[in-house]
Amino acid sequence: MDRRRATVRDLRRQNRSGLLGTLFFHGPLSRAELGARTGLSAATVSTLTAELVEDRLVVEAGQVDSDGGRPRALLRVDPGYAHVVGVDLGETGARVELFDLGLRRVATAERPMPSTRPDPADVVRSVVAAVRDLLAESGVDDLLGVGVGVPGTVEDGSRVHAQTIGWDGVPLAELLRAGGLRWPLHLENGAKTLGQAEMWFGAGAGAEHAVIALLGSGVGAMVVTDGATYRGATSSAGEWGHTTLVYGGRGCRCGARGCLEAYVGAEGILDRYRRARSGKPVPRGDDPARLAFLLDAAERSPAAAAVLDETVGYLGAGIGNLVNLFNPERIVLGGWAGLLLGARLLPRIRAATAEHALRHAFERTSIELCTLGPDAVAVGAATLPVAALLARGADPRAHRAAGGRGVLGTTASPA
Amino acid sequence: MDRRRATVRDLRRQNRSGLLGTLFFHGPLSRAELGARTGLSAATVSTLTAELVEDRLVVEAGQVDSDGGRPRALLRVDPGYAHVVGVDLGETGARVELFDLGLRRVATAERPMPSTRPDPADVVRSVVAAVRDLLAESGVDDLLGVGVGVPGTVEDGSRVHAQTIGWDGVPLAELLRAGGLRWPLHLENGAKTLGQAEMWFGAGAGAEHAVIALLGSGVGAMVVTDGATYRGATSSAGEWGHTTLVYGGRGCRCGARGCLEAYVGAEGILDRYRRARSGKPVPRGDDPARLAFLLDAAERSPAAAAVLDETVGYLGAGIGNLVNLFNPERIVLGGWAGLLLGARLLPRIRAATAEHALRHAFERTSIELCTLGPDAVAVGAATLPVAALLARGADPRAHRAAGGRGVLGTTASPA
DNA sequence: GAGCCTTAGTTCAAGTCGCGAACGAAGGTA
DNA sequence: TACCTTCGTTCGCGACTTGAACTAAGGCTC
Repeated sequence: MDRRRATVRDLRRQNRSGLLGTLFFHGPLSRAELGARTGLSAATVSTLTAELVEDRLVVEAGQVDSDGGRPRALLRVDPGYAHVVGVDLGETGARVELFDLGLRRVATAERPMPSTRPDPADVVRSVVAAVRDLLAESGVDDLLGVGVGVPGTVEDGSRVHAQTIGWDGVPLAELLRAGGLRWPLHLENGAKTLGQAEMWFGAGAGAEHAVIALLGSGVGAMVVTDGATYRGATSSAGEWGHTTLVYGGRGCRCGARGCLEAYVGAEGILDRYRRARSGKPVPRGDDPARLAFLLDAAERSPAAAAVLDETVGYLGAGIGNLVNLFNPERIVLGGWAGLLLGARLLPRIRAATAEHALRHAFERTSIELCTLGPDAVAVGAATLPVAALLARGADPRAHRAAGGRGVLGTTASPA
Repeated sequence: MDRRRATVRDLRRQNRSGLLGTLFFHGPLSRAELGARTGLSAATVSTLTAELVEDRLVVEAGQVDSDGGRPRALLRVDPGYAHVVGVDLGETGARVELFDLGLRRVATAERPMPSTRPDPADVVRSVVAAVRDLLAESGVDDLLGVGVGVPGTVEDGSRVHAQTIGWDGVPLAELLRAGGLRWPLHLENGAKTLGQAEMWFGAGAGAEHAVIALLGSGVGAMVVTDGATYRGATSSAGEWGHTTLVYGGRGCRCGARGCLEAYVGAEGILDRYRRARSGKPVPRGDDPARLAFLLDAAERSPAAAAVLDETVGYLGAGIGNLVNLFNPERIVLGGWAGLLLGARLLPRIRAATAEHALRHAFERTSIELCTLGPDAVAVGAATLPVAALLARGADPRAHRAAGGRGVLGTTASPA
């Protein structure tokens, strides 16, 4: 099979999709503004919007005076048209959230993981029950779809490989469906859904080429090219954390040596700090608390300052690699560790990147921090069913055709 | 501007483009086979091919018996429909080649560079004269377009930055046009055009996600995602050679430390060999000869073997980074140094890559050698006007609309 | 306040397009 | 010679976008 054929109806769907998308991301807009933005003629905008209004996807939203002519009638996507659920399946617990179509949070539920290596069946039961609770509590009885961010990679949109919780090839989509989730399911790596959220509503908004670089215990990246998430041949692209940065260097939990993650992942940073203190443990609490301690200590402790200096250098080189390879217009640093570091060190990280990236590309790249915080995995997951709706132009006939399989690889950013 | 609108005529062009593309890459084919491959109905294939035949782009190419039915009439793109010129603007000389539409070489001319830091005006004069000579000698009087591979980066499809020959922002496209090249011009980095040639006719053929990794004096990569060349925000993506592999390591000509190029670029390898021989110069000739000497010496000299061992390790780590970040289905190793190394060391390079890449992605990636040799830059450059023709579906009306500007970012591989 | 201007949005005829069905073409086979 | 199989073409149909004409709804001027 070479190419998709294009029929005259695909045209309609494509234009409907474009219209709906601009309305979603830039609305409210008048019909005239819609025409200007999409390039469609006034006639087409008129018939298409009439159709969307009849389908209850779009509603009128007030009027705006024009300079001495007929006032503009504003249109916007009706947030109440449908609801979506986003699930953040993390290593310590599941967060299940209900959103309206505008991705405003309606209700939230949290469920702890039954163990550190949980039985998929238990997790599925817990998540399905949480979804039911949310729907009952909010009086919502139908969903557009359910997006799930998982702590690992997703194969064929269905099977989950997540080393840290001991899942290897768990057919999560089927299990959730069998458990009673009868709506379209969209599975995706949690870091990628977090990145998706940043692309839609955070620091990545408007960028066509961006890399969301996430630092937590692990290190990963989500690459957006031409406005679409870059997945590679088997959806495992963006494993930035396990690129070699220090050939022959520190051992990494992946088995290799010198991975970026071993240096700028939270555990790597704290371990280097521990060694700098000659083995004395880093005091107090969990990893985030310890990293914060390190950042504070740097003001008075040369050892701590040196560890941070090194970290900035490593991170600059790692980000420089992203700049050189992907030539993005924007790099967005996030993850809980990334945000802690970035809050204090961003200017120095930028300077370190400049030392390692090629001048031309670096000068055209901005480096910023995530704006949504680490809890955005669930929103990001919830964007997936919405993205699918926008991509198919909310054509009711295309709904069944998609058959519950997610439409991936589309609309990573409001273009 | 959000999206391009789609009119009913774009439909036609799109389908025409698809048909022409499958015919170009997979022809000759019968109309029935075309329908099966493109998904178009027999009726549409019939009218579209009739149009293409009338436009003289497509010709009949014999018949094939079918099992007791009407024989298939085969169609193929007419190689004589148009000609294209590919220019390989290298550091030591320019190679100008004339091709037919099937990219069979018709004539060749070579011109040495006037100096190591040539005046753009001289180069332009020389290239334009060579093009005229080729046309006169072959009796060709019109061209579909001219593709130029340059030893540097291209900004906005027009300005060339090439450090090694001292060009910084040379408006090459305008100069060539002013010099008398009145056909559509397509400028592109030479490594990328070489990669393009491999994607169309070499080891990359058929791959949707691939990385062409090129080792010469310098080191670069061309990334193909979803069948299209990945350029990034400002067309400088793929600078693999200047990613940091050995943090704080050897100095690189780019000014940074520890770049991959400083270790696996030919100069880097030879310099390491020289040091291993305690400063004794590596004997005989130019760099390719020296590298070949090193490869031979490895069979008896432990010092040479050690240098190669290290090289394999560094290269494995570098390729592993490509695997982890891009998750390609295929990595194609080329460039003169890459081919020399690969010819003897490919199995070991694969093994070294396995040590650094994540298992999942590595197992789904094949690592192969370029099959076209280092002279394919000119063919690759010549693919650019052809790709533009295929992309616009050879619609005569779209010809003027493109206005001589190349249609880039399309059709990197026969999908 | 009547008439006119400006801007927003709708309706309609016209021109395209792809597709399914019917049909013609071209060979083999009984 | 009649029939079958496969390939390719023709034609009517429904669907699509668009420009132009037209209606809607306000401000402005005299």
